[in-house]
Amino acid sequence: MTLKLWNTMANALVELEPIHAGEVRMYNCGPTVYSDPHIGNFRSFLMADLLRRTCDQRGYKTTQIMNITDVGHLTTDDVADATGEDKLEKKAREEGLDPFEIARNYEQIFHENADQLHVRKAHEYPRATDHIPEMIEMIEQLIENGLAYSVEGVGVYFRVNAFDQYGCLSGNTVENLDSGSRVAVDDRKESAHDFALWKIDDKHLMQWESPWGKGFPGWHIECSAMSYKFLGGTFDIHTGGEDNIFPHHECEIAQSVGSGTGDFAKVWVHARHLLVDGEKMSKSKGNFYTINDLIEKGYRGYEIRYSLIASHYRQPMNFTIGGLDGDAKALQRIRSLREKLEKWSADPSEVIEGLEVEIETARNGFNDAIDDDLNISGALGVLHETVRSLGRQEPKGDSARLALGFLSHCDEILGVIFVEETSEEDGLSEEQQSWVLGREQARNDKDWALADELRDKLQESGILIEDGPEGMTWSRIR
RNA sequence: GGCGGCAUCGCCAAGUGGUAAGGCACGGGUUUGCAAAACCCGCAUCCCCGGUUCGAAUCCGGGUGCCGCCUCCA
Repeated sequence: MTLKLWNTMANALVELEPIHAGEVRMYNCGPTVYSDPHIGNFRSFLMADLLRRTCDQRGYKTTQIMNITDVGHLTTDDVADATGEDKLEKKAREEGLDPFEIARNYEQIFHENADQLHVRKAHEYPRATDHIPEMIEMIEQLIENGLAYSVEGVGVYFRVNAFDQYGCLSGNTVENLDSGSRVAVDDRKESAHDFALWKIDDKHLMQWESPWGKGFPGWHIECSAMSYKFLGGTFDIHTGGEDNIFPHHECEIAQSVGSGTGDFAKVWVHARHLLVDGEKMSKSKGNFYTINDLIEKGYRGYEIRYSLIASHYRQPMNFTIGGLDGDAKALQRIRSLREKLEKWSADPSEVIEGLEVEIETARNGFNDAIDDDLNISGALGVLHETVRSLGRQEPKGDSARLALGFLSHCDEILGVIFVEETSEEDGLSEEQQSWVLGREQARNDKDWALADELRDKLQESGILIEDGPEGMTWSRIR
């Protein structure tokens, strides 16, 4: 039983063989904190979380680092167009706030959303702006190694033609890039493909001193500098969204390997982008969802989580609200069984023949699916089959505890069954409470007409009433 | 122009040579004061055309269609 992952670098499924036995060190490209994180962002972060949880469960000592990009990326080609404006800066101008304040604000929202989706905390969340000296140091080393050069008053560039491995991750070669290039050539650079390590621009709001003049770091250097600081020059896994493959990760490799710190990441795992309603998510199409949008619509964090992890991270998932509703329903069946099992576990034990074997088989099936490049869909298939079977068998006492153990094992990875909503559930209004009490009385009196009327009233007010063998329960309708 | 990926039931989605998991939806039941939930039953031969093989959704060749990346983007 070994975890296999699709390594973008090898373009093949590879077994995870940690550099240090029993220990996995992982770097995740994290959020850029200048807007509310959307479901696409979190699909990628959740993939990293699944990886983290899987490593934890397999007994590895896992070190997970996720960066916070609080230096904005340029919105337009920074080389061809010197008026290129930083995203944080743009936001700052629009919102009339200090860019650092904005970054901190969105960083906070990112953490809140991550908590709501029950994402396990990374061990560190280093901020780019806290590591300017480390970046400068690495740039100096690159210059010393002949892989970077400074242009007076403009900045420092990486000399792509001097780095043979450039293109090893994306498959892009410099020649191929030339053919379809959209890059405007800047003659201050030696080659059109050279990318910035340090930029000098007076108009930029975030500025730091450097040997090459006051300026700010290039887009890619933060990950090279921070991964080195926290994980060393060679580590096990690097993750990100598929769009990061080129240029971001390609450039990181050039910087890190080029600076001589080590071999950099062994396994590269990239999450495919998701579509919404079959189309690329965009604000203008009205199919753009932030996590907060969905929370406001009344979806629970664990429902959103389930829906975003239910399809394979390397498949172009198509997110729809209808799909989320269906997923929420499927998840609810699992959670209902959990509640029943907890109740049944207090009953006297009764032996169910074959249950132990069934659970063991299911557990192996679940593990095998996860091992197979985090095949959550396959794992969920096993889980759902078992849930139906357990619902039929209604195990009590020890048998119930055995079943709960299985659910709990699955949930170490899934994080959707035993977790509770982090936000407070609002109680019923006084009027609603009176209807509930009135309905209970009516049911006792067998006044079905009144009972049904009150149930309808509650439903209209957004409360769903369900009668069970042990009384009624209510839940909020979204 | 270059690089990469995908095509399985109405929708979502497993499956990587041995006779199509699972979920949602849908239809029929059990149960329930009614309903809901739960459980039971039913519900596809895998884009097209060739080939390899005793045997292919799975391998090979050729089509067709779709998508991502190629310096904003998870």
